[in-house]
Amino acid sequence: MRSTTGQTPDYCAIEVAMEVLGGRWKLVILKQLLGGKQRFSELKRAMPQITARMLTRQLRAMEEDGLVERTVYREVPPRVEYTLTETGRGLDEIAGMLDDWGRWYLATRGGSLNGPPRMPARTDGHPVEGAVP
Amino acid sequence: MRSTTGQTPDYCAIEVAMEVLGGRWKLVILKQLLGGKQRFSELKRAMPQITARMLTRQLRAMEEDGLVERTVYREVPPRVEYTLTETGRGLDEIAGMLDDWGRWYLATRGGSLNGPPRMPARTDGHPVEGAVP
DNA sequence: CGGAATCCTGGTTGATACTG
DNA sequence: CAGTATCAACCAGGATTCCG
Repeated sequence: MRSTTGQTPDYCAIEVAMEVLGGRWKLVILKQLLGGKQRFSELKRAMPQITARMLTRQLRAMEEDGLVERTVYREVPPRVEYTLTETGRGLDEIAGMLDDWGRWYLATRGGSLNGPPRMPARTDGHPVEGAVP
Repeated sequence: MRSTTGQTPDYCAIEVAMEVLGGRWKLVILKQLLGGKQRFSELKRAMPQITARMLTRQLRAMEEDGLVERTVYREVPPRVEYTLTETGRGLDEIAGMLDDWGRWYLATRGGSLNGPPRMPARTDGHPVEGAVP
């Protein structure tokens, strides 16, 4: 296991942030929860792409990381609500900036990442620049 | 199949940002490059943990995503320099915030992520709240 | 020097079915 | 409703070796 935790002198705090916030869903869930307390099914409905399994796992991880709080109501139809903790809410600004940046990026770059619709010849797009000074 | 790319109406821009910036290295590399133009070996030396393969891959991905620019000098000992593009430099603030947050998070949470020192009973920590309205 | 090619692993994600 | 269990696929990431 990779430290990121330990006293290795070679990590940078961004790695820590990415370990807590990284992955495909964490920040999306967080953004959802910025809208206020929500229950499992609401979150699920808000993010159709995520599977129940992943949603559970991410929420658990975020809970362990102190980002969300989980409240279980023992009712006949079970109810579980999720809220952001102070720590979680503190990510408001960062989430917002990433969201803005993502939107801006999409707009600038024409809505296509480097995924499936990969531009053919681009690897050697700008081949050689200049000679040595 | 994961879109994030397509015209699915259900993604949020954060996903885009995470797809471009996510992973373990991208932002670390970016942060390194914020210090100015550097060549491959310099980057490698600055991040001893990364393998040459990963560094190459990440740099290529970032290049394709328009974050870094790659300049090849055809010298006898080959030289390749990497710089941030405008787009890349535009991430300065976000990288800084994530870095700050990571540092703060480490400090607050005692320098340990969710790894080893896991709180035992917390799943049902506050077991039952109230009844249904 | 700055990679590319190849092989490999295990952690993460997903689909599906079942349960309290 | 809010999960859990199980199986399977995928891919980030790494080790090693070779190349211009």
